[in-house]
Amino acid sequence: MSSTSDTGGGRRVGRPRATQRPDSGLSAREELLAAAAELFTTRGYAATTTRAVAERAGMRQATMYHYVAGKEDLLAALLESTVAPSLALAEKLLADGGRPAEDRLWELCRADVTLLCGGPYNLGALYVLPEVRAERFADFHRVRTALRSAYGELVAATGAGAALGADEARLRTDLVFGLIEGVILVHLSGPERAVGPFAAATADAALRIVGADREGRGPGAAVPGA
Amino acid sequence: MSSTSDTGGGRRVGRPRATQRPDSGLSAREELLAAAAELFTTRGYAATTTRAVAERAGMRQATMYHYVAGKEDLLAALLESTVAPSLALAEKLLADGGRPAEDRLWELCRADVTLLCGGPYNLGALYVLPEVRAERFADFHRVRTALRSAYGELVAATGAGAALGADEARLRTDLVFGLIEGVILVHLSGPERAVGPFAAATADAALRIVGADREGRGPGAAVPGA
DNA sequence: ATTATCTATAGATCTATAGATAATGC
DNA sequence: ATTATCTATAGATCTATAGATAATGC
Repeated sequence: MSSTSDTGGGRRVGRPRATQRPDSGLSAREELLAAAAELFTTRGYAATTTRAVAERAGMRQATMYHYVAGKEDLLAALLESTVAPSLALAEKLLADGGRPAEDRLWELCRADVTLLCGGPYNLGALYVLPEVRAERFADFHRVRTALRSAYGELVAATGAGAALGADEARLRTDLVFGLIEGVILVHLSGPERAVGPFAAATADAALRIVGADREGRGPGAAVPGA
Repeated sequence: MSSTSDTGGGRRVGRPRATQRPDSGLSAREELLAAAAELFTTRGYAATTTRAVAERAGMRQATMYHYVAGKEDLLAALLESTVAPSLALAEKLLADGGRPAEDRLWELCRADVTLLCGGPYNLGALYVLPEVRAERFADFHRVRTALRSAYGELVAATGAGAALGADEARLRTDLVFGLIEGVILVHLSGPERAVGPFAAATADAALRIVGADREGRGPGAAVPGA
């Protein structure tokens, strides 16, 4: 066990912190990430100072540099943590040729919406940050592009998708992808909605965009509430 | 004519600018807004300095304060310029009871996508800025909320919408609204696409989300390219 | 006289580093 | 000895204001 990452039972090595707090169970780096997630999404990335992040994580500003290289480091880690699980699921679903593409697409959509809206902060809003276009975040963009391709393959494997023609299929894939990430904005203005039914409804809507019919397929009702 | 806003034919009052440029035809305030639009969307709001905006508009940093109260002023003006024309159109369409709701909803969707993606900058991306939640931007939020209500009324007036039940209709309205604003993100990652067909395709997709069928109705083909 | 602009700058940050300090570990 | 943290701060901003300046207008 590395002493840096574990949260340690009793006494800890090193000078004690200036302001003690009850043990959160998170490592110092995790606390920094949680603090950054909250501050970046509520106050904005550029508007958040290293001091604000460190202080919220319970340490002094300079101490932060013991764990991360700087603000960009935190942002990159947060972005990848959002998109990586989606891609993992997408690849699992792509490999599972046994199930109808409609069902797999539906499941991917629902999982992504759950991920984007389910957490305590609206991390998806970070996607739009202009600073994210920088070369520094190329890794994140690669993963996101791969995720979009997975959507494209599932759409094409769909009955309706196969009938569409390449251009139209690409267009509908983009629209589905746009819908899924658009829930970020919906979620921004009404975060009180229950995530479960909302995610299912969004997945239904995605299939309607593709033109695929999935009456009663897969988990959950096709149109909950109707 | 106010001397501040017109671009003036010949000689202009006041000390000449340090660096002269060919007359753009825009007033000083408009040049500041254009500069802000570009810089806010490409580098980020908080990351853009007043100096950068002013310099890009062809004046020195301090001169900017002659025209605007500060950065927030610029952001508020940009946000309202994006959403105000949408609301104006929405109200016109709501009043026009003669046309089928499906057609009117389609037109509103297409117009909004055109507005969001048609300009030289991706102003829609500014919606997501955390700093926009501040009280300072309440006006913008009021207009945006009114726009969403207009979407809701059109959805409900639709044949499919009327059959849905209040909760489900509200949900689908939110999904449509999410799709429209989601194109901001789609546009971010592929700004090269032609806006016209894309806007029409998005409007088609919106009707599919609602459950409304509009084969061959209204302007343009229902499924361009198919 | 009026106007639009300029230069200069005070005051308030913010980041990242240097070096000191207070724990545990051996 | 090693580690995690602290305090202090140099250097680099950035915003908003004060006051000077160079045009036109009358």
